[in-house]
Amino acid sequence: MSQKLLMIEDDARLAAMVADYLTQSGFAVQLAADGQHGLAAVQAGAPELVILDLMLPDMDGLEVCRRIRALPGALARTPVLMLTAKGDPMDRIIGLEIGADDYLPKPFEPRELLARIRAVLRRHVDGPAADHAVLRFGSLAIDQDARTVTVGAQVCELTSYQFDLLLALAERAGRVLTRDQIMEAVRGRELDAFDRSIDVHMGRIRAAIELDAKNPKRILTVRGVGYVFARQQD
Amino acid sequence: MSQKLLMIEDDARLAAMVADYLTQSGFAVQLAADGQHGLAAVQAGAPELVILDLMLPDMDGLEVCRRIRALPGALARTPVLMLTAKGDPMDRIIGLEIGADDYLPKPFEPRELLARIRAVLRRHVDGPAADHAVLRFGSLAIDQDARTVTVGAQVCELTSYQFDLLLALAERAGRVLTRDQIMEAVRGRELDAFDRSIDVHMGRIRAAIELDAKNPKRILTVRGVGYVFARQQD
DNA sequence: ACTTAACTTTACGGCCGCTTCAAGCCCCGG
DNA sequence: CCGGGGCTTGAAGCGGCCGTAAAGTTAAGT
Repeated sequence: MSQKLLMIEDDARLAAMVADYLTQSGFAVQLAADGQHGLAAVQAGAPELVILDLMLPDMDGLEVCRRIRALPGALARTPVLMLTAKGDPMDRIIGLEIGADDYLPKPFEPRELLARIRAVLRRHVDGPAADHAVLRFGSLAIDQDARTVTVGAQVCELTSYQFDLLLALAERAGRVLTRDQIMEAVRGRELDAFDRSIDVHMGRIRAAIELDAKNPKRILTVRGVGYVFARQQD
Repeated sequence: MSQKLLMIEDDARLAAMVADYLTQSGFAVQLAADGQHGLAAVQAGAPELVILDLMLPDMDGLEVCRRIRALPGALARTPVLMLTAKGDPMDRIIGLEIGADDYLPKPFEPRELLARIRAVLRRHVDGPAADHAVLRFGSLAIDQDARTVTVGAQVCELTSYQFDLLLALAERAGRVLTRDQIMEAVRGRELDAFDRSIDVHMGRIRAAIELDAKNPKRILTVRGVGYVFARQQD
């Protein structure tokens, strides 16, 4: 499972040395001598990470970085580690502006480059992989961390309270809950008789998450008892 | 895989607070109240890192550090993070000369201590690579090392505290955080009810990083709950 | 089919929470 | 000891959202 790296660097001697070192460290290294070939290689090879020299014969490293970010799909998020010239006090600022994930001033120790490559890769997999608690019911998804609800790609506009109500139902999907139970679950207190507020909220939630609010498929009414969140839907 | 830390600090109250914070951050923390017990604990426990107060009742922190470096075998290379008293410019030089891996002037934010502990540990395992760790969200970039934030090419003026608040949100992008959680993450202590200071700071941060502070796209308010840092932006 | 009970829908008033502004305070540097 | 920057606190303003009420609709029972 050696990971594929692409190094875009015009100094052939340096490139060879680094490539050799990284290969021995367990990476598969591909080389490109200028921006043109580099971009082509990114698209062709979909490397896990790009090591990009700021100074290139044909185009600026910043430009290459920008174009990588403009590539379609997941390629645009390819991590970029920029190699900058030495001694420029602007290095840090540059690092932020150019859209690189990290930057390393030349000259550098191969060992340090390796450490940073690993750090960037670690961040890259840890980031989106930080999965959160999502309840799914067909095309409906309830994200408990973001407190958002989506139907397909559509984000539903729900207030906090409405979200809590929906969550209370969805957590007990398939089970009929009385209004008192719902109120108890969400607010921890009782509901005085003939309080219609729950009903009103169900209407609002339906308007937000049901395709046809007149024929609800997700939040069902159980006359005389309460409401159920349908287990099967879509 | 929680890593073991040793804190040598005579101020029991401070030690308890910090230990609590670090424990919650996933470390196993051991305490020692003076140099004697500290050195003994290093030899007995072989901690991954030592947090060492410069001012100790029995012997100087520098002396403790020297003796750690004189221990046999791998113990001598135990990373040391020195806590120095307020604002003595000599502290840094002395601390680093004597063989500390990093130093932190009191008083400090728990968050900053945590960041430095991680940086030192990272350096220790990965070699001498300072990890720049740039968080990116569209055109917004947060450099954890330089502690600077940029939007496009524009550098945002943020105070240290504001930076920490933003970072706390950004690290958990897409997750709604209550004001208490935010305060806990940044300062390691609770927020008394009806404290509006977080709100005020959010306003300031928005003014700094949002294109239109009236219609925030990055720091979103979740009414009745707290704030979210938007995962997708630009 | 009529009656009645229960649910849905709409409209709106009022409250609560967020924002913003202003002033106070604390800490640090001169 | 004084000045300034920045965190905190308080108050005023505003908007969003909940709950109520009242009318409309559906379902069940006779």
